[in-house]
This record gives sequence, C-alpha cells and structure tokens, in this order.
Amino acid sequence: MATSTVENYLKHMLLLSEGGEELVSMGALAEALAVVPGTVTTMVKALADSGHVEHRPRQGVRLTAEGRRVALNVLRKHRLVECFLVNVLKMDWAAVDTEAEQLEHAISDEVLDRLDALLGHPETDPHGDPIPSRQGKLDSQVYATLATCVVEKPLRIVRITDQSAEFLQFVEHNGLLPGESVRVTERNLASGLVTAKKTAGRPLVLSLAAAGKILVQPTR
Amino acid sequence: MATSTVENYLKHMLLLSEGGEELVSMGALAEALAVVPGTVTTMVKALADSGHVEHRPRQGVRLTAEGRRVALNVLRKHRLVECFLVNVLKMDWAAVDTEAEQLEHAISDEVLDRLDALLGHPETDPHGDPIPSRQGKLDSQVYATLATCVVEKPLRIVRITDQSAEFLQFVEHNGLLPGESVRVTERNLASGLVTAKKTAGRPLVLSLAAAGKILVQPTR
DNA sequence: TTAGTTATTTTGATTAGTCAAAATAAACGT
DNA sequence: ACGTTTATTTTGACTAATCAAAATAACTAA
Repeated sequence: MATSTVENYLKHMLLLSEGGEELVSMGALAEALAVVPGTVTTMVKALADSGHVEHRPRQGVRLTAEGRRVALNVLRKHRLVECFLVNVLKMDWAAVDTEAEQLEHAISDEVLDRLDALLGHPETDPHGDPIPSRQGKLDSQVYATLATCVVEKPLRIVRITDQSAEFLQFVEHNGLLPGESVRVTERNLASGLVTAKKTAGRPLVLSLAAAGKILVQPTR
Repeated sequence: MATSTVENYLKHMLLLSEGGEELVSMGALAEALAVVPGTVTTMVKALADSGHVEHRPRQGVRLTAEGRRVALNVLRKHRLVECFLVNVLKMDWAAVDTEAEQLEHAISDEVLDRLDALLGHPETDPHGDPIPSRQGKLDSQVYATLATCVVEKPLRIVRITDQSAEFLQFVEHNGLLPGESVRVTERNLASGLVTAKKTAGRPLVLSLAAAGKILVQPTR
C-alpha cells in the first residue's frame, strides 16, 4: 500500500503535468512538495523501482499507467472530500483544501464510493476543479481565463485554479465564484491590469496573474 | 503536533486503563498496539519526556492530564466517525472500526465539531461505546454483562465491548444489537454456557467469554 | 535462600523520509 | 569554444518508529 508521502508525490506529478503526458522537472516537484531537490531525486528513484514513474535522469519524471491510476484515485478523494466539507458540513470554501490534504490519505475506496453517492456524483469540486471518475477519467478541457478571454463577451466562471486560502477568500469576497456571470471590459497588457464586470455590479480591477487563475466559458 | 503513532499509544493507554487511573503494563500495551515490548519501552520514555505520560520503570505507565486530554480527543474522533459511517454513509456495523482507525488521525477539531452537530451530538457510537464530550468527560458507568447479570431479569443491551468484525457480525446476526431487549434464562458456570432469550425469539446459547462482552442494563 | 519463570529494558540494526552541502552535468551567452 | 549560471544528483548525517535478541530485574515456588 502506498504511503501518504508516495501518494503526495504522485498526486503532484499529475497536477504538474496537466494530464500526465509531459515530463515534470525535479525542481517543480520539489517546490510543490516543499522539500529540497535532492530529496525528490532520491524519492523518484524509489518510485521508479516500484513502477509508479519513469525517471529520465537530468530531464524529469513521468507517471506510468499504474502511477497515474494511484494519483487519480488520490485526486478523486481530495476533491470529493472538498465537496463533502463544503456541501454537507458547510465549511468555509477557503479552508477545505488543507483539510482534504489530510483526509485524502485516510479514506478507503469503500468510503469514497459512498461519499460520491451521497453527494450525487458531482463532476467538479467547489472550486470548479474536475473530479476524476471512478474509472480514472479526468476532464481535461482547456478553458479560457479572465487574462486570455475575448473582451466584452459574456462569460460564466467555471473554475479557480489557485487553492490558497488567501486567493480563495479574495475570489469569494468579490463574488467571482464558479457559476457566476462576468465579462471583461478592459485589459491592459502594459499595466498588467484586467477590469471585469459582473452583470449587476461595479467594475473590478485585478492583476493579470490573478485573472489567469480564473477559468471561464462563453455563456451559451 | 502529535503523530498518529503517538495518538495511538495514548488512545490505547486510555482504553486499557478503564478511565485513566491505574498503571498500564508494557506487555498489555505492546499486545494492543501489535508491536514488540521493547518498542513500547522506548516509545513510552519519549512520551514521558514530552509530558504525555508518567513512566514507572518495571511497573507501568499512566497518562498525565495532558496525555489524557489528547487521548480523549482521539477517542472522540474515532467514535464520532463511526457514527457518521454507520448513520450517514450506511456502512456495515462490523467494518467501521477499521475505517475509523485511519480517519481518527486525519480529521481536524473543526471538522469534528461540525460532524458532531450534523449527527445531533450523539452520546454513544453504534456499538454503544460512550463518546467523550468536547470538554473531555467520558461516561464511565459500570454495566452488568450477559455473563454477570441476574438471571430472568428483563434487560436492555447497551454496549458491545469487542470491536472485531467477526464478533460484531455474530452479534448482529443474532439480533443482539444495542437497544434490544433480552433476558438470561440460564447460566452454567461449569459448562461455561449462557442461554439468552429475546422477547420474541428462540433461545440463544453463547459462551461466557462472548456473554461478557455484551453489556446490559435492567429495563426500567 | 535459591533456582526458575516472566516481564521489562537495553543494545544494535533497519526502513522511510528528510536536509545540507559538495559534485556533476547541461545549457547559455558571448 | 570557454567560462558561467542553473538544475540535478550524490554523499553523509539525522529523526521517528520499528524489530531481534541479549541483559536485567522482579516475582514465584520450593
């Protein structure tokens, strides 16, 4: 059985490779896991021995089919737990990532299935992140962001890709939750500022960096 | 923050001392934790250094006030999680102990409180084991068992003190769940057999050992 | 007492995961 | 092509938790 350390390595590899194809660098992984690069090298070699990853020395790592399977299962647990914490326990949107970080390693597949049923088989978590299916399918649709979308087009927010409590609180405070309608009224690359407007509300200015973390879809 | 290993040591000390007063032997602890005695000695010395226990060499250990506080919190998590798994997720009575074993170390105090509210502040878990209060009060009432109660007196089952899946399945199969009414019709110390009868049902024969794990209360 | 049994403690080794810092390889700019 | 910067790997050391087996202390029965 994979330890929670192993589960974390695999989960972050999945998240960093946007679907699991490209090589992930040791540095990026070290950064994501908050350990020094040397530790990652050591661990990745062990993971290669156990068949979870393929290690290309001095280039990077990639998940094997088995590693990807484990990673998707952990991610499914993480996101379903987030749904549970927000929808059933009514916890704060911004706090649940930290909680789920612990719980994702403690819940069994049995509990996972029942939780999924209880929640009505949701497709995304409260931040709009897609939940991998039981069979390991993960929606990999590429969305526009408030930093890349067409100006003045009516949009619907679908997902927030930064799970830090500060950013989520900012998003919540400004009513930019998934499901809300907005449009970008102005974008200035030089100043790095984006102005967005909700259907009923005053204009809201945010940085390109922040805007890039808010994924949107054209309203159909 | 206490590791889950530390939490397990403290929890089992609490369970083995029936309330936290008497000394617990190294052997009993080793048995309960499924480690060799030498490991327990080492660990207990560390726990004494951190102020969680008082170690009397060659005699045993006892929880300090702080150790007891931590242990009660873990036990509260364990039992509330069991309630959740059975009452909300409708999981099998006999399987939830194993699940809760993992979850008790992963849920935060915040989640614990909300779970408690969601479940309506239950006083016992599905096996009848008392749930420590948030303030650390644990019902320590001493109950009779089917092995010690008065013969022919009408009783109500309040608690099952063996959490092994096999025993719980046996109990469930024979309708001896907490809340049920029974009486002992015969007890033979020589053969070591107890005969019990539910209000509507045929007589049921069980060993003294098994009968001693079923706690009862006179029906008032 | 004295010998023998039993519980506990000590000692030395092992595994998983980590860090600091030195060594190495690759990439980059001129 | 050459030195410099940057990423990665290696090396040696450390902590938490464990086991096997030897040493010690305590209890027990004659």
